[in-house]
Amino acid sequence: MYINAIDRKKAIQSQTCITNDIALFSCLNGNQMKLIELNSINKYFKKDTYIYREGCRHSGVYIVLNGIVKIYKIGPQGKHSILRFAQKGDIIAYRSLLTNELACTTARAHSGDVFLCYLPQPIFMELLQNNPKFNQSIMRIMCRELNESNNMVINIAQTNLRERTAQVLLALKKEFGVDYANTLRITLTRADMANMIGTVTESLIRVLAQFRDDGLLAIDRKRIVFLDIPKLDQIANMR
Amino acid sequence: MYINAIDRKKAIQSQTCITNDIALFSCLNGNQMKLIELNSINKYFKKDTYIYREGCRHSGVYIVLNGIVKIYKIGPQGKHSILRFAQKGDIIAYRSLLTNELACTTARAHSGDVFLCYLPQPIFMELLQNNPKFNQSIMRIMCRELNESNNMVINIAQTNLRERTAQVLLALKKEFGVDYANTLRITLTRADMANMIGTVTESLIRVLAQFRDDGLLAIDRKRIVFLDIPKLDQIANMR
DNA sequence: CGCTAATTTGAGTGACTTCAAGCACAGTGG
DNA sequence: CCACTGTGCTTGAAGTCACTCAAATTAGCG
Repeated sequence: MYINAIDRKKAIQSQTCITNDIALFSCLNGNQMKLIELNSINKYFKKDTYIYREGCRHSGVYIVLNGIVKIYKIGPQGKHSILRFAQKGDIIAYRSLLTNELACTTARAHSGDVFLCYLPQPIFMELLQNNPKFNQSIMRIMCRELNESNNMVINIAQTNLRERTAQVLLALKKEFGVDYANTLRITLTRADMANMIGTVTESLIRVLAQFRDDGLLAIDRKRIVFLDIPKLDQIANMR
Repeated sequence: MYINAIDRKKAIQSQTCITNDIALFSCLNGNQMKLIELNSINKYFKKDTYIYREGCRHSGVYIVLNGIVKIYKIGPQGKHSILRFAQKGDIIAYRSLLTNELACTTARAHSGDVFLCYLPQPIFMELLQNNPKFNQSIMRIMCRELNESNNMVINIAQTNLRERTAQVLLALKKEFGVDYANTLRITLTRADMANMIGTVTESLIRVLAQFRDDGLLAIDRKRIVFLDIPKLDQIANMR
């Protein structure tokens, strides 16, 4: 496969192992830091490329250093359900590793310039077993994920499209923030957004148009600007 | 509150701490066994009584010794979504304990004669920190739960009622088994079953009636007999 | 090279269909 | 006798299909 100059540059950049400013690494001692320095591999992924696919076997975990990773499952008729977006500091692929199962999700670079730190299984296990703080952190991450997944279940089961749309907008705002003009910082296609809340593109578009007409949002293609957050909150949380 | 003779008897039975034949306890050493013997409390719950409610603060975890515990969340309009049924050997209430949050689910005795072993937080933490095998077991349990929750998301989001009904029947069969005559071992109201798959009682009843008419099930009130499992499998897994 | 032309991709709309929820009510058995 | 099961009917929310339009990407070509 051909690698051009820019990609090569990025690949070289990725060789520097950034273990500071990642919360998960803050509890490591000197030896453990060194262990990671020596045994981890930083990897670069172009936008939309696969990091791993459903059904493959993992030999380690990834920690997101930069960019946004989309994690989703593919349903019986090929429809995608987005489970979460992982960003800086998040760990991915740990579940199948711990249970020694095949990957049950697919991960893809959602943004450009995705840099991941790959930790081989033995290193990950070493940290898990010999660093109680690290162990605790992983447990807390799992708990949070479990909780979010449970909430997703009751949301899809019990709320209508309008509510879920308001919810996902606010959740994205909370997770990825807005700029000075209240514009959502993450860009998503309508299809992605629909796949986050268990609906189809057209239906989501209709609800967004409704929100626009009601003065809750301003929409210019992928730019989504929040105009009336209290009202969105109200739609998201009650009926 | 009045306690009759039978209940008292059951309460007394519950004083015996059964730490053997629970998989989670198999990795404990003598000291840890003793720690549990001295510090755990076995509790008895009558059918339909609350074990804990959404919003309360936990001070320990429970391990199911006998009976079936229903774990659910209550949605915005008071509708229940059943997340799982816990049975012998399963651990409940650990999530909120690990994250130090309020309970985000409600647990109730679904069957009669529910006996739980209550482990106070310090004991649980002690085991978690000082017994790697125990730690690993808990992690695996969390992974399994997370996986199941994720699957639930895509099921509710992407499959129709007919498929979900077939799926839940097979899942219940797998988890609770059938007797000599292929009758499902767990008894559920139609409302409970509906709440497992994000639908309402009437809709579920109609699908069950359809399965009955198609010769896949025999239904006599709460007795559900499997007649054509391959066909159910087919309905559950494809379209 | 640069500048259109052509193609692809995503956003958006309208018409139609359908699945399942909602409501009302009848039966039944523990 | 009341909670639970079951049925008929109606309605509506959301999915499906078919299409347009705009923007972005790629291809073609002087």
